[in-house]
Amino acid sequence: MTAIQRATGMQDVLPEDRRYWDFVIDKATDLAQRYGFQHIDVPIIEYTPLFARGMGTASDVFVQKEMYTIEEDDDTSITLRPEFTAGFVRAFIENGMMTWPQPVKLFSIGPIFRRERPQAGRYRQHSQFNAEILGELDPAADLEVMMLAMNLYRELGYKGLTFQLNSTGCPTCKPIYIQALTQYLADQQDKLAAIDKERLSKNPLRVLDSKEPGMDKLLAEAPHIIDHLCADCAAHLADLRGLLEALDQSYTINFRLVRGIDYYTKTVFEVWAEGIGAQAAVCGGGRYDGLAEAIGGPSTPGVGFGSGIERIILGLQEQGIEAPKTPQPTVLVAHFGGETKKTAVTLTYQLRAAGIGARLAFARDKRSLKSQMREANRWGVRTVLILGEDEVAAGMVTVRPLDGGDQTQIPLSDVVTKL
RNA sequence: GCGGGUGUGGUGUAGGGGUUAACACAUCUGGUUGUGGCCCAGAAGAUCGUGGGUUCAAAUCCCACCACUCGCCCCA
Repeated sequence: MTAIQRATGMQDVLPEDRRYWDFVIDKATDLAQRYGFQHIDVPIIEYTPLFARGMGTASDVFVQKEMYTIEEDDDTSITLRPEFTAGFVRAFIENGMMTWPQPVKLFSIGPIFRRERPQAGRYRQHSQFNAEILGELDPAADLEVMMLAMNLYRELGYKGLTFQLNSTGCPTCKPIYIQALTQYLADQQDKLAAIDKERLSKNPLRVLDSKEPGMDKLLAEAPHIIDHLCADCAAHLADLRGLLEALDQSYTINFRLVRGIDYYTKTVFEVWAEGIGAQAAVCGGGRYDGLAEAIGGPSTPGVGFGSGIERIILGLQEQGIEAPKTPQPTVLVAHFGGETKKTAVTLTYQLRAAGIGARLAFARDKRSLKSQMREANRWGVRTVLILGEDEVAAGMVTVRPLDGGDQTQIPLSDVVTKL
């Protein structure tokens, strides 16, 4: 653990990868705005209780263990955000967004922090694209966030995309389902692995995403929540499915996709893509009609999704999708030190001011033209502008194309317009 | 928290008890006057992850730790 080493789970984004970030962020921003979502930024730090919420369930306790929490001298506790949604909802309440035209559609892009063991595409600091619709119960809102997610990956060039869809019910019907599931699993207890027995006692819904062998068959015959939804939740799902079908958007009902905490309601979805290590999901989202109340605000329905930028990029690279190249200066200004350096510096800034990308050859004293030409080649510029004593004396500049064209001399004053 | 894999110049690798730790790429300089790529020559760059142990001798064998990585747990 030396001072000159990245902290665990942190990443440097080097220039050659950074272009993928611009590609993804630009696309996400463009698309979200096309859908009528407004860009917002919320703080990276919030008071801990905003994220701590309900407490009590097994996953909540775990959640707290994986948060970066700082206890301050004045007894307040703050936490690096482990997700976006809570901050959005807090901002909605605190800024009186209930008085804005409803619903409020927001998106943001930025880092979140989770103190977990890193794996492929999962880092302790990672960035998310998050989009949420607050204040709307219409399943068309669910559709909207789903399609925003799906079309993001499509427009980025992803292949092999599928929707995984389910409903997690609501406080009316979910407990009844959990009871039915628990009953079924308890009856089959001798067939469960140790880890699943533990899940059964702590958080039965989690048994549904068990990876233990034999569970596919066992769970296929288990009660499915879709058969236990109350009338309201069933109608919501039916409506959403009808809208997806109207768009000719295929989806797979995945009865193993659920959420264990009460404020998650109705729609749950993921987008899966081929590749990317153990996790197929490139995004997860759903409805949380109980969250605003859970953090002490007025009841406000919400639906949204989050998608990790690093994982999107990993997927792009695995699928062989190229991000656009970063623009590079097309000109290098070479000189021989002394007065020629002054002229070169002046010219370089004139070019830049005129919108032409230009590099200045650096040299404390004089430097061989060969070396400067090599540098030009290495950077891949198209043209070298040479300012030697002769040129400066004559008020000219030598224009040396690197692509095989003829070398010419033009007046210094014409360079900006002739390039 | 648990399990597998891996740690040798900036990067990728070779070397698996013996004296100057090798190679490729990258970097820098030069190949006569002010002209790139290819080529040639040279230079710089490594406490062989860290600490301990075995041995006359450890990059190499043993132990521990650390880091990275893949997966599990969990996934808000």
